[in-house]
Amino acid sequence: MTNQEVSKVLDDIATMLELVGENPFKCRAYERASRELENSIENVEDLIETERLGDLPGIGKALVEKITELVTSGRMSYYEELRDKIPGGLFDMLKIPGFGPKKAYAVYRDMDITTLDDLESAAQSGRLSGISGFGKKTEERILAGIQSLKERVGLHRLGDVLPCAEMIVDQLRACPAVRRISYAGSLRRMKEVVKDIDILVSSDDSDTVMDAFTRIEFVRETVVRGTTKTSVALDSGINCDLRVVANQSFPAAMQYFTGSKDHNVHLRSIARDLGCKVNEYGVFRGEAVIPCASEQEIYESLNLKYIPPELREDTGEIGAAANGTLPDLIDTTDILGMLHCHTRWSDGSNSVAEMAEAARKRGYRYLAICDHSQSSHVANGLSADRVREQWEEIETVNRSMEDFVVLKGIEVDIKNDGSLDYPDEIMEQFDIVVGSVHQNLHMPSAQMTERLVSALSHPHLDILGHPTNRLILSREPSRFDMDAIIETAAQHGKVLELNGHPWRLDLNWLHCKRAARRGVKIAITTDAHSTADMDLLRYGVGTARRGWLTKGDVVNSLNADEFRSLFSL
DNA sequence: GCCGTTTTCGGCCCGACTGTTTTCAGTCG
Repeated sequence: MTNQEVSKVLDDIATMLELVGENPFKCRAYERASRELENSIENVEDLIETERLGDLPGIGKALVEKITELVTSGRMSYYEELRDKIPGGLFDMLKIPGFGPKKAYAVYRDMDITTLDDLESAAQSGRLSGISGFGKKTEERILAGIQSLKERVGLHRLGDVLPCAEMIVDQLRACPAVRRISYAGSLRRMKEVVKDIDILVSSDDSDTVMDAFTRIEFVRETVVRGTTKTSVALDSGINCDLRVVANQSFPAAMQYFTGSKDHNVHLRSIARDLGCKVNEYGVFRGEAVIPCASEQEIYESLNLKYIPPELREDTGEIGAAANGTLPDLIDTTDILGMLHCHTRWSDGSNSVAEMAEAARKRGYRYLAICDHSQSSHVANGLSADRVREQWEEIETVNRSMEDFVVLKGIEVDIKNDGSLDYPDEIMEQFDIVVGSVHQNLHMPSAQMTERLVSALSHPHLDILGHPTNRLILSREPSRFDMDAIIETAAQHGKVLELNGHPWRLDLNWLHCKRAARRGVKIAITTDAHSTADMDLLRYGVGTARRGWLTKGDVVNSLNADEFRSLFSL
C-alpha cells in the first residue's frame, strides 16, 4: 500500500470527523498525519516494518496502530465504521464555496439530504431556510456554488497558470496606484497543480487597483469586490484573487499568502515560543511591531534563515532554517546543458540547427538531441539508417558552431521485456541514451518494476526518461516499486530524468528528494519539441527546488567537459 | 489525535469575512 493511499484514508477520516463535529484538533491531527505521510520520502510499509512510523511528527500511538492495521490487512475498522455512518454525498457538498462541514451535516441531520442533487432541489424550493442558521442568502450561495462546480474543474496545471499570473502582474504593474506587486500562493511555491491565482499588491489607493484589476480584458466576471480582496473568474476558467495591503505590510502579507498553510502554522508556533506573533500584517512582540522590510527579515526575526517558497511545505525546512542546514537550491542559471530535445527527424517542429541555435542563444553550452526510436511509429521514430543520416547532420552543425556542442542522443523505447529498441552496435554509438516507456504503461506493478530494472541495467542506457509516465490531471502514473528503481539507478550509476514539461514533471518533487538522498543524479530536461519549449525548463527547476535538489544533484549543471567525462564521451 | 527540559492534562495559529444574528458560528486561506 502506498503512502498516497494511506494518506487518502486519513484525509477522509479527518473530513468525516469534521462532518460529525468532532474536536477540531482531532481532525487536524488526522490531517497532519495524512500530509506527513504524503510528503514523507520514506515508504509507509518500510516505516511499519522497521517500527519507525511513530517517529514521524504528528503520528502517535493511536495512529501507528490504525495505520498498521490498514497497511497490513488492507482495512481499517475505525474508517469503515465512520464511512457506514456518513453518506459519501456529503463530501461533494464540501466543494461548494462557503459550505463547510457544519452546514453539510446540518442538512443531512435535519432534512436527510445526502446528495448534491437533493441539496440543489431543496435550495431551489426554499426548504433549507427551515434549518437554523440557514437563510435566503445561504440558499443563493448554495445554488451559485453548485452551478460553478458544474462549470469549473478545480485544479489547473502550473504551466497553464503561471504565464497567466505573470500577464496579470505585468498589466497591474502599469497602474500608478500599485506600489509593490507579486503573485503568491501555491503558484509561487511551484506546486505542479494549483487551484487559483493569488496576486498581492501594496497600495494607498485600493479602489483604483481593484478597478484596474476587474477591467483586465480576460477577466470574465467579478465574483467578490471589496476593499482588501477582490475575486474574479478569468476567461480560462481560473479564479484569481487580488489582495491589497498597506505598503509596510507587504512582506508579511507575501509570507502569509505564499503559505503553505502548514508552513505558516508551524512558523507561528515558533513565533509563539519566542513570545512573538506573526500574522499577515507583520511580526509583533506584544503590541509592538518588529519592523521587517522583506520576507528575509521576517524569517530572521524568528531566528531562521530565509526559506525559499518552493520549500515551504513544512517537510523539515523550518528545522533546517533554524540550524543552518537549508540546501543551496539549484537555480535555472545553473543549468548549462539542454537535454532530451526532439527535432523534425521525429515529432519535433524544428531542425537540429534551429534547436542548437536556440539553445546557444539561451546561454546553454550543449544540447542533446534525443529523437524517438524506431518502434515509436506515431512519433516518426528513426530507423537505424535514419539515425546514421541524423548523425551526419549533427556533425555538420557541430562543425559550424564554436563553444557549443550538439550531442548525438536518442530517446529509445524501453520494450515490454525491458530491452532497448536498437541492437547494441547502434546503441553503443550514441553519446547519450534516454530510455523511456511509451507503450504498455499500465502493466502490473511487479512486471513494470522488472521492466525498468532491466532497462536500467542495460550498459548503454544513461538516463531513465519520465519514469512514471504520468500526465498531470490526465493520466495516472505507471505502478512500480520506485525504491527499487532508485536503488538500481544508484547501483549502476544511472541518471533519472526530471522531465520538466508541465504536463509531466516526472519524476515528481518527492521522488527527486528520495533519489537525491540515495545519491542518484537527476537530469532536468524540457522534452522540447520546438525551440519555444526550451523555456519550459523553469518548471523542471521549480520541481527540483521543491525536491531540495542542489546543483550537485543535477547532471546538466555540469559544464560540457565535465558532462562528457561523466558519460565517458 | 498529538505533545511536553516549566506541563502526562490542557493546550493545540490567526484574522477576515459572511450571514444570521442581538453577540456569534461557520468558513476560508
